[in-house]
Amino acid sequence: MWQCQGVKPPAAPAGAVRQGSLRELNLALVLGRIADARRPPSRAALAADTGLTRATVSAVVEDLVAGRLVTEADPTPRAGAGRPARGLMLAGNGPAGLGLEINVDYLAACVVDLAGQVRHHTVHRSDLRPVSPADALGRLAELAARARADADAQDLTLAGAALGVPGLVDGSGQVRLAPNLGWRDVPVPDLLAQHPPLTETVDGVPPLVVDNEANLAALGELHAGAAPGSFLHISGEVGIGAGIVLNGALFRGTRGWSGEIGHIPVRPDGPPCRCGGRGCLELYAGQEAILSAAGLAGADLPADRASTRLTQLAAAEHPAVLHALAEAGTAIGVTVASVVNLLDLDTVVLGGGYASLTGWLRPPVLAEIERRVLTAAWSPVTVRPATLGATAAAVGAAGSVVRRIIAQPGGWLARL
Amino acid sequence: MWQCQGVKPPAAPAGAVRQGSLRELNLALVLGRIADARRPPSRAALAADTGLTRATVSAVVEDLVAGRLVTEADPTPRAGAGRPARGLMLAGNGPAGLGLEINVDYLAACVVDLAGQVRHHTVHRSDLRPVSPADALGRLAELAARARADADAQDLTLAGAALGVPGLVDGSGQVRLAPNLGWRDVPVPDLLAQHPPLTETVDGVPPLVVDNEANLAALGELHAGAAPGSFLHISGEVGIGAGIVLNGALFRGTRGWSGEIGHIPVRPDGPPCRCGGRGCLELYAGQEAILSAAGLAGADLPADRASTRLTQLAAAEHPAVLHALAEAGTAIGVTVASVVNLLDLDTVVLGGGYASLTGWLRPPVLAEIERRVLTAAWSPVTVRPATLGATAAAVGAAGSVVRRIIAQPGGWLARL
DNA sequence: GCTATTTGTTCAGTGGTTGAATTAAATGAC
DNA sequence: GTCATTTAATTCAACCACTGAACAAATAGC
Repeated sequence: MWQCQGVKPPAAPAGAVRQGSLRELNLALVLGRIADARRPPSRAALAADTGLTRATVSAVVEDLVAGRLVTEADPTPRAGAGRPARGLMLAGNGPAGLGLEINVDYLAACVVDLAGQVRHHTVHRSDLRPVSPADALGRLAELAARARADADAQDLTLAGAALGVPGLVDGSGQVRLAPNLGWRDVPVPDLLAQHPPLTETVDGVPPLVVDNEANLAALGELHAGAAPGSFLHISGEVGIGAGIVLNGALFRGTRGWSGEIGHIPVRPDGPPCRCGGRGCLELYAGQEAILSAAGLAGADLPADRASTRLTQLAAAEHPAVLHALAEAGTAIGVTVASVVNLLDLDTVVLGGGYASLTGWLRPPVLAEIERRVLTAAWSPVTVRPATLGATAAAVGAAGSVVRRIIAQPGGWLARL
Repeated sequence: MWQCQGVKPPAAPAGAVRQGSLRELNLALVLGRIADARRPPSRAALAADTGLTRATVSAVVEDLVAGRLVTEADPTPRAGAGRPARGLMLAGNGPAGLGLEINVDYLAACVVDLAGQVRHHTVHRSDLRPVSPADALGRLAELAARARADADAQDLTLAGAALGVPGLVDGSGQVRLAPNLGWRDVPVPDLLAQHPPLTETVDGVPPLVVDNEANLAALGELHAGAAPGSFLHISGEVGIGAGIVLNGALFRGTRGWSGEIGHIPVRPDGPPCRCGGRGCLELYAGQEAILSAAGLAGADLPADRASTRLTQLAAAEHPAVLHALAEAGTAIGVTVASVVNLLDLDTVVLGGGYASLTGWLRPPVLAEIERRVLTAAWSPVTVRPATLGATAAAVGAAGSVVRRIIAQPGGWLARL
């Protein structure tokens, strides 16, 4: 049976620091440096970088190599005198992560290895709104099985999986509300229980983690792009969600429901929203709102085609579309200004359907930021498109699995 | 010379984990448990709590006692069989923190000991707007000297100081902008350089840290009140600031300028604000705005008297005041709804001048939250007044010094 | 007074890091 | 071609801090 869990506890580093913890912490430290380095570092470089002794680094690396997390690069053609360094890099054939995504009109599965390479990627397009949750998850399990077979064929060991859904997920992996999918209180763990298990738990984390797709997309951007330690990632899908990355970690909020940016009030006295509020951002910059303002309301485009169509029309300078995007950008800008005033972030990433529209959305967003952010003069804010494609959540989900192994290699190594 | 620093680097735990780090981490772990415990725990209880061995706990506690951070409580009159436990508590005569505050119409200094007790507190009232920064800091230095003498007399060792100012502080301790004080680019470190030094650095942190008053007030609330790990603290002074505490730590933002909640747009098309934006929160819930709406605009009250007067009038059910507070509460509620949608916080603390007005502000704030927060149904938000008084920033500043020693006792112990 | 019970300390043992010495492997000068 | 130089990586005794178990201390109950 699959075991599931939505939000892993923050896991404060303040547990008991036992004797073995020392090695565990240094494993994580060295592995992290190897992962973040631009080119394969030598043991000596790692020692100088971390402050550890060369002897300790050697011992730690030996463990990592034995655990198939790190491999030595080819004999390096380095210049200068002295014994040539043997570069260390993340292993391409060790553990890998399985990323899954359910969205309004597609299912996706992908496999990402330790080095962050996407080794498998499948997208299955179909409108899932009329499909029951159980059937939808059944189809997803088929994609997962195919991905797993492909991973096995490539000598990869799946170490866990993460599933992104466009809605609110509680601590037990249950989907409390996914408005655009029409789901409410769907027990994803139970529904997946009948399908074969993915793998055993690693380091106490269950094999499948369910999370909000905006969170996972932000995580994907964190370690795919050259994103800094703190940024806001806005996913413009049918709804609008956001993932908040602070100091290199996703901030999930008290109950895991952070980032509901779509229902931040832009005009408190504006038209009513189905959420019960008034003048929410989604009413001005959601997909329906933009299509409607552009005069494309009845076109009945699939959700993922809508942004493509808008991009084409905007590139052709379609007046109504340009106007609609300017309006949407202004609304996004007002919201982003609030966020930047509150959190002092220096980077905003436009993802999902917004990514390809960045050229038209950025000017009004920046204009609102400059007008409304007190510190804008000293602290310029960068607005840029997401580097991952449409299925960023799936890639981010898979990445979150391998990222956890890199951050806590102890669990994976103990499994051997 | 005083050395200053505005924002301490996040200090990611991911440094080199050397051999001695182990002891350092366990010192912090044990000391933290002693600080958080309701009643003085025994060594055995600490061992059971932390997972360390009794032997290790004994050794760690020996270091802490030798460093005057912990003392043994009186022979405990405990019930039940067995050797009676010797309770451990934070030392009252060890290191202490000096907290300073400059605000629009007062200066404050206080001394807080390890246990969080306020051992000295002085407030000097006078309008500082017409006073030059150099003179203001000179007066503050006098207060600090008096506080220091009092600390010496009580056998306390000042281990550092923090200064709260109502404005933006950069990484070097310079005040970039304090609009309500009329300061701009004031080099606080240089201006204090002529005054005698406070004490030597502890653990690499300079003896004086300059920070935003809203940040320090939030920190004070964090370890004074029964506040949970994550909350938003709103300081209603002449301006409106906020401190954001996430998972038990203050979140400062990329450049240390988080929490500028006063200029979050409430009505994007509203009246112009002097910040350059339109419809900022301060225009609806700032002190001037409330007084003006209440018909008290010309009363020319000192800033700290204004909230007292408003509270009296509200208690007397003065119609215009009640209306003004309802309007302000609604504006605050709209803003808080944005914050909760974004960060999923479950607690909002009303501080500064808002604290005594909580009774009238809370209903409209809660109403807006319930209307506009998507997850409000499953995730109730608590709105409560701050427990610290008007000079919360000074107390919070002093508390931040001792709190750092508790979190990182290694530096203090190494100093001996 | 004796036993049960819980607290706190002592001490040999061990895991993991340290620092210096040693070996390994390549460059470059003569 | 040989050898000094240089940098990389390993080996090894020493050491630091935690572990686990045995032991001493202090009290309640019988």
